[in-house]
Amino acid sequence: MDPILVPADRALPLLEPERAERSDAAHNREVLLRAAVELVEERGVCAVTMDDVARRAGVGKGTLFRRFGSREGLMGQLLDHSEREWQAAVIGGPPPLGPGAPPLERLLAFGASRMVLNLRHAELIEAARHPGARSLAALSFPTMHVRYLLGELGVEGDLPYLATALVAPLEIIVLRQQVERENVPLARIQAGWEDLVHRVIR
Amino acid sequence: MDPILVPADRALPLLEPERAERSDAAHNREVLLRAAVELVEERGVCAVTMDDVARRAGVGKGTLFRRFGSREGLMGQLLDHSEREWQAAVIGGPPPLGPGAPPLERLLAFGASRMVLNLRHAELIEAARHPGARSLAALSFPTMHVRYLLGELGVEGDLPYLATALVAPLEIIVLRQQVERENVPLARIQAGWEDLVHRVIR
DNA sequence: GATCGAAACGGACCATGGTCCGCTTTCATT
DNA sequence: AATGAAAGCGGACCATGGTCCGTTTCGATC
Repeated sequence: MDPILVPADRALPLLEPERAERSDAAHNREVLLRAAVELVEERGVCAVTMDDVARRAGVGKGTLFRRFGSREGLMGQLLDHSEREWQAAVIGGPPPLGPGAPPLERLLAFGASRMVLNLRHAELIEAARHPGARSLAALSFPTMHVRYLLGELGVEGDLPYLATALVAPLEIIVLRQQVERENVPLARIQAGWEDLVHRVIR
Repeated sequence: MDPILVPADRALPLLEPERAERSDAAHNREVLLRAAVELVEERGVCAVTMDDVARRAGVGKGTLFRRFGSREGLMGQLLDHSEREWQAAVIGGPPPLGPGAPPLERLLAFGASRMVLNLRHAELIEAARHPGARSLAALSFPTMHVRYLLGELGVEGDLPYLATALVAPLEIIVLRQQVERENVPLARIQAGWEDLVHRVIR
């Protein structure tokens, strides 16, 4: 707090108050996001180019890249919206996904829900696969949540690892292999995951 | 065999004897692969462009793409070499990875080995991630093998699913998150996986 | 409201993955 | 050896992600 103890030019960048966005920048971000959402809905992720988005939004390409860094960054932002909604449902929504149900029920609801979510956003998730991005929001949260529920269940062992191991089979890359290549019906995947949970928690 | 019973134009494409490669084509494939291996060793996967490979090999870019289809296809071929070696070690190498050791030991050796292999080839694997490719060689074989070992162990349940679930935490995408983002030491990941195995097989 | 530095803009430009198509090579047949 | 057609070749060309930098806009300060 004290400017003498923590002068602005010495503070860690991550801890700085992050100067507010300029109004034109904020406006363009909105316009660009809206354009991207529309285009993705119209033609699907794969058929949308960055030039398309910039043109539809009526801004220069440079602006688009300045705001989102890369195509992956943009897609990551699109994901983030539904991801946040889902997280909110997990943290504070109605049971059994949200709090109120016993931990095991919550855990099973979590798996089923995450599975469906990942399959629904498969294209977007793969388009957003960025080296370094979306790790906080997307890969970490599910693991943290499972870790928490395992704790509630009184499971013993390396909970962070067990959580990772339970979340791993829900990753799209694994789900796609099962659904598209091996034609495993969703119900069986779901049943398999529930069985896995029971074995892991003993 | 009999041309009257199986005339060439009626046989299923996949079952045809696959006319041998022309000599110039075979030569170029070799030259291209060698060039690719060299360049990847020299500078790493990310710093090698398709033009680089074609130039080093002394052939046109069109030829390169004709042979391997895409960058991902080329990288997939590079992977395939070490992948085959590893598969051979699993199928027929010395125990405990190969046959001869009791199933549980083999399974644990499999996990440790696969983990290290995936981490070593992380860059290549991600560069080869092709929609549809490498599914037979890379994602299927480990799962099949684990499924077989689970059978040997007398595990009950949906073995294909359990195998998938055990292989999933060994995928690079998961390993990278743990190693690079969360700084989990390899030994702990290995111990975690072993514990997971014990829980799954009961 | 005039001033001014920082932030943002935009589109020309670059790099690289991938395609196309006219020319060349191979090789089975004669 | 000559021949012909299928396979292969190569590099110009295209599409798209990403960068650069001169110009414009914002908004804090006076």
